[in-house]
Amino acid sequence: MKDGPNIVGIAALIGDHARAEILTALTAGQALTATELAGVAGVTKQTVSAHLTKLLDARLVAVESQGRHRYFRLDNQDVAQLLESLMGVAYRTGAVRLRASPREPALRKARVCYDHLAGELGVLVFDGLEQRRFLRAGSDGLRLTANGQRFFAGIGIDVEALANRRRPLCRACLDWSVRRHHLAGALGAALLDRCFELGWARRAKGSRVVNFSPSGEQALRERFH
Amino acid sequence: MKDGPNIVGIAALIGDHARAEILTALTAGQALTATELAGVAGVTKQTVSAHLTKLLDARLVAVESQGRHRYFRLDNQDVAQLLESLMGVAYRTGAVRLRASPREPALRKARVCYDHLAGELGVLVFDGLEQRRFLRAGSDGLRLTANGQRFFAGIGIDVEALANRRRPLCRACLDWSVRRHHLAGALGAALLDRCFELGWARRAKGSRVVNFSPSGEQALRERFH
DNA sequence: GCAATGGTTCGACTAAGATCGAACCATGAA
DNA sequence: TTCATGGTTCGATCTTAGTCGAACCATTGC
Repeated sequence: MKDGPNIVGIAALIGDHARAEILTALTAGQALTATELAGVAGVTKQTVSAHLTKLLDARLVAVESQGRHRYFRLDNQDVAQLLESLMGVAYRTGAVRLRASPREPALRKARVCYDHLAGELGVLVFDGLEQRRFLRAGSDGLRLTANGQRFFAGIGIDVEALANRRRPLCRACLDWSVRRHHLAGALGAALLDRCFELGWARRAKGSRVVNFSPSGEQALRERFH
Repeated sequence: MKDGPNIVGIAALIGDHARAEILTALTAGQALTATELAGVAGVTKQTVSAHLTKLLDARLVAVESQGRHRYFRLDNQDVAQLLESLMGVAYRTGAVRLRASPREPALRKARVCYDHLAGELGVLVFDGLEQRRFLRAGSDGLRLTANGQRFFAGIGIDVEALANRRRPLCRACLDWSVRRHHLAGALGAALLDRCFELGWARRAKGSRVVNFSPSGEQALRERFH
């Protein structure tokens, strides 16, 4: 018994209303200040401050100071993926919110997951890449084929530049709403950025929702389907 | 704010010492009785009973009654995968147990994850299958190629029989210790069973550890590497 | 029938920790 | 310097829930 990593601490951290709100808010990918987080969590700033030190100690979130502001964000992709896992189980076991948000359908269609695209459109992208054989399962995750690299160059993404970073280029992230994979990693992040740059989509303020314009959605579907 | 599934309840359930012990114990795949679980959790049976009703309500565990015994197990693969995710984050952030178990190396080498093989050897199997192109990334997870099917027939696994079940045949499960994928799903379960049948390995009593005999390990390596 | 064993229910105790008021520190602007 | 704002620290309060003792129910075996 008592083998393996100790999961209690981390689960207990997530298992508090205020902290869970904080973490889900940060899943949208934008770094937020303590007072903003106090707003979304519905507690005072003293309380949120205490929570944030705990989350920092556990390395679930990271912080960057700018002047008198401190911007908090999720520490890394693993944390985001863990939260998505939790949402998956919560969703499946019917632990939906009592007051189901009217935003729910939009959220399931397209949302930000840390820094990449999730939801039905995110899964559509991933499926498209697989069907055209642009992704290969490599020994440590996913690899982009040469054809895939050309494809991304075609929509203005320089894969070479991304590949040199420390961060893995491609990664599969399990989508809680659709229960399928979507594209994460540096490439996933770059793609979402590009969607914004091209005017295909805009992010809804203060939410994870990504709003695609009709023409933007069509453009995405055409390329990836 | 307050979008998406409500993760607090589930995280809070896992974020308790006794319940976390219960769940990790069940990750070994064997169904256990309430009194056995009281033992591993280090609490009395009244307490464990209260915990189990909560876990049942949340559908994290399931139960089967046999006479006056009630056998508890994880409700499904998703829960096991969530726990592995948690272990991954816990492991990475250094939340190892204070008294690191002497079993830890064995655990990292080969262990049971719900009902399939995890750890270094589990990852080795997955890598081997990928390198020989026996697995293809399909639109909803992994697909076994015809060659792959023949390969598994060669070690005595009837893939046809497995494929007819409701459960997905192949699935990739992220390994907390190696941070790579290993094979889950019906095929993963069948493979682990077959390892036991062939005498390649035996499960350590009361632990997730899988002990491969030297010849068994060699046999596995030969076929999958 | 009567023990013995596996599990549950109830009630009471206790400890952990989430919360806030108030005071305090730090940065930036006027 | 002075004020306003972002954030932290401290102390006190209060609720939640994990825990066990004791009693109870259910099944098996003798």
